[in-house]
Amino acid sequence: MSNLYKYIGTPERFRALSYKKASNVLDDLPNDVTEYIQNNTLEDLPGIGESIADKIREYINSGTITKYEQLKKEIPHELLEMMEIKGFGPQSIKKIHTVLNITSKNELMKALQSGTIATIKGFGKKRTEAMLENLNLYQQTEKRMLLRDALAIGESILKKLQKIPEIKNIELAGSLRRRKETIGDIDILISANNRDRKKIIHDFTNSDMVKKILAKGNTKASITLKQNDKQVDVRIINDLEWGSALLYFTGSKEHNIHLRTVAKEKHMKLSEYGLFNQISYVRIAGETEASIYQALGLQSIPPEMREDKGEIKLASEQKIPTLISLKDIKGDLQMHSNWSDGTQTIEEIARFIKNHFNYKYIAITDHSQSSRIANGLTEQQILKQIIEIKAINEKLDEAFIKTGIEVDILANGNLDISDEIMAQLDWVTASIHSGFKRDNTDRIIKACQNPYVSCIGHPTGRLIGERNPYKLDIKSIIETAVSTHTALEINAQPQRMDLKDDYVFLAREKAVKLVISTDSHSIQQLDFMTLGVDLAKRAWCKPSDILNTMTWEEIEKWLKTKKRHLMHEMA
DNA sequence: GCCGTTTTCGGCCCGACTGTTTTCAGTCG
Repeated sequence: MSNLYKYIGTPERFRALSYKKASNVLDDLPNDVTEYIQNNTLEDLPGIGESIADKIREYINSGTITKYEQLKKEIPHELLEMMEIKGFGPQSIKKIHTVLNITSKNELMKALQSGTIATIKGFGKKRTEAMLENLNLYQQTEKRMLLRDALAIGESILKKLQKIPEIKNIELAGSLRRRKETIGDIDILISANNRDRKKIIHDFTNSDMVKKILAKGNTKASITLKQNDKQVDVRIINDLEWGSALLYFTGSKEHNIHLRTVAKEKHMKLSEYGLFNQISYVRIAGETEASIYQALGLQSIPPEMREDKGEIKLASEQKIPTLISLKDIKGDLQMHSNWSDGTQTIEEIARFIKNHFNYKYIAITDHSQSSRIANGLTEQQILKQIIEIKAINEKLDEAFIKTGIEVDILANGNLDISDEIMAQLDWVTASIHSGFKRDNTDRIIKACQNPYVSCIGHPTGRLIGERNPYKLDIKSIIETAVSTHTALEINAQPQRMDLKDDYVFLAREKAVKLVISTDSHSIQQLDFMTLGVDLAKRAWCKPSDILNTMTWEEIEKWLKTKKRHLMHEMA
């Protein structure tokens, strides 16, 4: 409906804005919208007032919205889907529709190619050529990069550009700096003297990584990369603007808009060039991000939190938490050895970690028997592995390695390993590796109720860009995790990132204990921990929200509470 | 259509670029 109103244009542009905002809020809703209807709390949601609430209720009850159906009749809604494409704005589409009476995508494409559209007043040759190019680009570059890949690419580009001597300051910005789970394009901010800008742009656009130069001016340039066709945008500014520019180019868009509203209320004006007095235009702040937040009466907000999900209010109350960081992590509680589908021996893994990480403990969690492809362990093998780990620990002269398993949750919710065996292990992660097509809420709840299950592994089972999460009532899972003292995993494998940030956010609010683990299958993957920590930051997690920031003694205590609690209940 | 530690009416982020204008609308980030 927002798009339909955008099409109508000026008289309805604020209505369009309202619908867009409400749509964003609905998109991020933790619970099913019907719950808010039942509790009569729909109108309490930000951006949803009486009118939109009525329409939501109408849609839930009848499956349609009268107003929407009415609008659709007057407006070529098939064309409005093209508004996602660069150069296809609502007013352009409107003009094409009213002048040429075009109503479908196919007609529009034909008219573009034949040059008919270039005959409309306001549409020259250059513009229609750009539209065609953007259309092709849109069709081939829909896929986004995984955070891990984008970070690697971004950092290698930084390394290259840092060799340009005229660059004073350089940093990755955009969604990459906010550590979103997937990244569309890579934004880089540079500060330099005005006279050096041209040379920097020249060096950047002529470097060997460039496949195509999309735009090239005095302060900005865009290219596509040889290695994956992805876009890289570079902006150059001066030192005085560094903070305001970094703030602006880091986003999110919603966070920026909200900040600018705050500035306006305080009779200031915020742009990428700085924070100014609205009347005198005197510069108030801009050199650092912190100076701007401070001048707005706000606490500094970490990039990972900048999604306009309430962080600005929190900052105004000076309640931004100290987020978890990599150095808080005391151990990694899911990894695989060559006993199942991992690459290295247990001893190799343990020695590598002791040399390269500051961990106090690790858990070896090979697969259980029903994971045949992953060479899962039988109960006999698990007992043998316990003996081997004991021996290695003696060699290392400390109880560094904890015994564990990633036990399969079977189709009926039972576990693949008997309670007697699990009782002998230090740490049990239970995961689903089959039956992805059905609702798996019941299986996970049943697993949580087992006193020996410490944690649910990759709870939603998704593989980003490859496999959707299975159906799950996340709210029930979170409730069960709380009531049964079961931890939920933040699996830091780049294509998993499971639980995702929104769900971690919900779990944290309900005080679920979370475990960040790498699920490493080789020692090279142990570094994924940083991705998991970044995800936890996006969910506003403090160290105390994360179980593996605790000492092993504290974790043991926590595990015992669960056993005592559930045994008592069963008795 | 939504919202309110200046407001229940009158606002709704800010600036750059592009293509096409002859002073600006539309689009983008």
